[in-house]
Amino acid sequence: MDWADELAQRVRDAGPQVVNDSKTPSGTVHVGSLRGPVILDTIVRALRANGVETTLLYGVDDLDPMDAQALLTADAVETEMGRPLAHVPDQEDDGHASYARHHAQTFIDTFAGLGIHPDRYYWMSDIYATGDLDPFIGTALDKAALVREIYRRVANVQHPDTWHPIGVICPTCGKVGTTIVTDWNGEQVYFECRKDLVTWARGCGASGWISPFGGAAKLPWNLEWAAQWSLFGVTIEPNGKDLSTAGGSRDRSDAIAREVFEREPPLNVPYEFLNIGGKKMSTSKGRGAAAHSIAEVVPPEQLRFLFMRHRPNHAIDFDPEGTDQIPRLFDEFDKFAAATAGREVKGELPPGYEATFRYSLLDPDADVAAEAAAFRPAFGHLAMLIQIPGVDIVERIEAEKGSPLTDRERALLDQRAGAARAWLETYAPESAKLTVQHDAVPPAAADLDQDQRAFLAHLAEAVERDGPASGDAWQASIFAVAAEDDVPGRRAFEAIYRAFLGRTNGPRAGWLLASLDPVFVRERAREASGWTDAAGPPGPLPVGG
RNA sequence: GGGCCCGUAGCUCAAUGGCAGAGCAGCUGACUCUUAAUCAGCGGGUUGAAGGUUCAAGUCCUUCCGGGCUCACCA
Repeated sequence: MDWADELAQRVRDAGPQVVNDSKTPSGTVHVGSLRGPVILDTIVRALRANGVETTLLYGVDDLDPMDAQALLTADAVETEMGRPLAHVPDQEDDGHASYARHHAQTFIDTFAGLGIHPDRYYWMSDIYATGDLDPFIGTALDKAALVREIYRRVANVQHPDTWHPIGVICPTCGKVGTTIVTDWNGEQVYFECRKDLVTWARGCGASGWISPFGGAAKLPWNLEWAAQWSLFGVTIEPNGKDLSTAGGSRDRSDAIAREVFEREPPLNVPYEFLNIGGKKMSTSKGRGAAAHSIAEVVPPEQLRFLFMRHRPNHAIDFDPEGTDQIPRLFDEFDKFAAATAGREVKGELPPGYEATFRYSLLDPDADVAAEAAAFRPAFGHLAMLIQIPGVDIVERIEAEKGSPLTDRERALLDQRAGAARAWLETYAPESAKLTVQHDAVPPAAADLDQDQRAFLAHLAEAVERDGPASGDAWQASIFAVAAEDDVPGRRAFEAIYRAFLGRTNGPRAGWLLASLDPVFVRERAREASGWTDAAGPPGPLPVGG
């Protein structure tokens, strides 16, 4: 994870930095779209860690037109489509002043949950209203011909010769997506609210001269962006590759910044996206469910870790469905933590692992050493433990740690156990799930060797004789019978797993058996052994299911 | 069509231009109490292909092949 620190080194002597990003509050936030904010936050933390005075700004583009019909109630479509999001009523009755406020709150909360805390959120509806953007609006209109030329040259977009770079909010119907400005006299613009300018919204037909200042009109996106850079003195602004492509939005805004507003644009940090199983994350293509529920299975620190451990321009392919990628993600995280705490770890560590761990932490001011040293149970192990009935997880984990858990460790355990439960319900492969085969002897029991069958038969006897009740007692019985039969412990346990779970390995067997009905255990052990009576030779093994 | 990313062990990925590596999986072995743990060991490669630069190329340049994303209306 040298990338953020390298970036910080590069701008170290360039004075205070202003890092900016913005988002249109138009709908829900999916996991893939969180890479940008995490990168943004990581850059800010790296800058500050390198002694660079840094401000993080986050813009809410709430004057953008409403264009998502699906998120409106049926009777609101006609009146609301094309109006600024800030003017659209909240479609849910939960106390927000507008549609924009509602959805902005969603992503502000999401960011906070990821430990991302901008110094300031600014709302474009407020910024326009103050008149701060008026000088930029004036300049853009004065240089309309140049703006048209830039669009043509940089992006091959051909606007009519009368086109002016401003979107009036129609004084009659309140829509901004339906208006076009065709003239400018230095004080007012001539606008038309056209019925058919765009297919997704219908204008009212109004037209006339109007002042574009003080919040009455909005700059088109590329100009608004460049104006923000000048207004706030932005020096760094990362973009997803959808904007960073050649001739794309960023190129246009860069050119407008230089040529229209005459300021060098901020440093760009283009970043790739998060793909799910090699494919784009998309609700419409059936991958949305996967994308959405990832956040429930991957806690914030692991999600930050997932996004930042690769360079921003490296596409991340995450394929949690039926794989062990989520357990691995936890394992990697734990390895970075262990190494940061100075413990020996297996395998290699990438350069900058300590910074990766530090920047993954939710709290930017966390005690890194304490966090690194905190005891974290292995995810896979935990996923198994929570499937065994009657196991006191905290007790078990404390036994493994060798001392009581701290409050923090207890919280980490609870979070991780919750994630493990969610994982088992959603993505976990069958091989991670433990199911006691109550109905019939599993097919895997057919491969039991004679010594294992004898062991099971003798275990059944021991059950009848001793009636072990606790996990410890069961464990003792297992070892006692195995020793008596001269069966290696490993083979004895395998026999139990095959007979009860239909697999060759499993959780601590004593605890597993203790959670089951003793009669069932006895009968199943005897059945799987193939011994028709305790002393007799093995017969054919009735394998079912 | 333009742009970006990727292609290295079965899988996921590392390697300031300097002896191709790790994790996981696999295999072998150890273990009378964490048995999906722990420990020891083993195998595994024409680094997508072809050229070029270099004392030296997985790495830099050129051209291909393959996969993926993205843009070309708006934001």
